[in-house]
Amino acid sequence: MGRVIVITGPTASGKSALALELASKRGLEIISADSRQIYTGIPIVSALPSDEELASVKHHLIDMLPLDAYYSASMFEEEALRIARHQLSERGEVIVCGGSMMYIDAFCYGIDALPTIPEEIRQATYQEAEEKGPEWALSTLKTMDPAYYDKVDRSNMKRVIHAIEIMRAGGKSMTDLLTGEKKKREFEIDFRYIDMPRDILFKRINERVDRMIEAGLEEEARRVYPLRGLNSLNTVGLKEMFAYFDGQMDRTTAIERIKKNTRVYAKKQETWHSRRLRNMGKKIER
RNA sequence: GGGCGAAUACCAGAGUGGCCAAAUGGGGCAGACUGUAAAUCUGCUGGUUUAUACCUUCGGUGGUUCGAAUCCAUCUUCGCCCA
Repeated sequence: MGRVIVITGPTASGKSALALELASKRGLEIISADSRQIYTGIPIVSALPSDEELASVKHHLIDMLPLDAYYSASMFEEEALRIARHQLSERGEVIVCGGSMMYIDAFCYGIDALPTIPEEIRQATYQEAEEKGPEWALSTLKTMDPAYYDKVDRSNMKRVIHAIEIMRAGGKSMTDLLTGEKKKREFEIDFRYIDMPRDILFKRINERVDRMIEAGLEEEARRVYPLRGLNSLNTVGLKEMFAYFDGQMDRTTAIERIKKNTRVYAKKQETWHSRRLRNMGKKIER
């Protein structure tokens, strides 16, 4: 039993501030649902809470993984759930706060179990796809798992290849593994999405990017630049800086691009949420 | 005052007689998404409720032509060069 307060919304909408306020008022802890804050070494770009904030309220799943660590929505589900349950038994309430929509959904509704792909299979599959091209990947998937072949976005190679990897790793197909079932949690979920007019949100984004620059985003990016191939660094705010370091754009342009890409990211979060609402609406109608 | 060049959709920029509502990129908008998700992918972007359809567009005006963003004349603006 107990209640989980889920706070989410587009980037720069003020989720963390709200969570922090609520947490300190009620003496709760915060589980972060953020695919970038979970890593160490990129506090500025990921808008990690300040030291004072971290000292005043206990945060979980934050600043804890090396940049080259593999992490996923399902790992998040498992860990966040474990912490949440512990918190619920201790205090009866806990806050989950973050903008990684897939993590939020994994926490609230669960995600089907898929085998974790061994690194050898991953690399071999990507290499094979690289050499033989998308036609190979598509026809391979078509013979392995025709139902999923029909269903996937076939121009999204990452997904096509993943389905092949899954097959190779565990022998079962995506079609077998994906149930689409939504798990029912034993606790109450108080879902709060921070909605905000586009123009206000965009203004906040621009201001926040300026603050990141002042806080030393460039230096942070320089520090991790040698590792730039890592997924954890394929992040708005860093990739543009890397492009600047590589001479592909000047500093001012890079900063503008960060603002623009952050706006695009916020829009994607909004789209995700409106789809979520639509799905919820459908369920209610039934 | 003279010479040359340029004017294209939100921006940049292709197109130099029909296949042009007009390449491409940027920007904008919308969307997909059950596994590195701040990732990855898709669609739209002159108007007309649908469109293999029609209408209005390529600085202005007037021509040539069956047909013009494309050719001619002229005007305007901008850039460069000579005075």
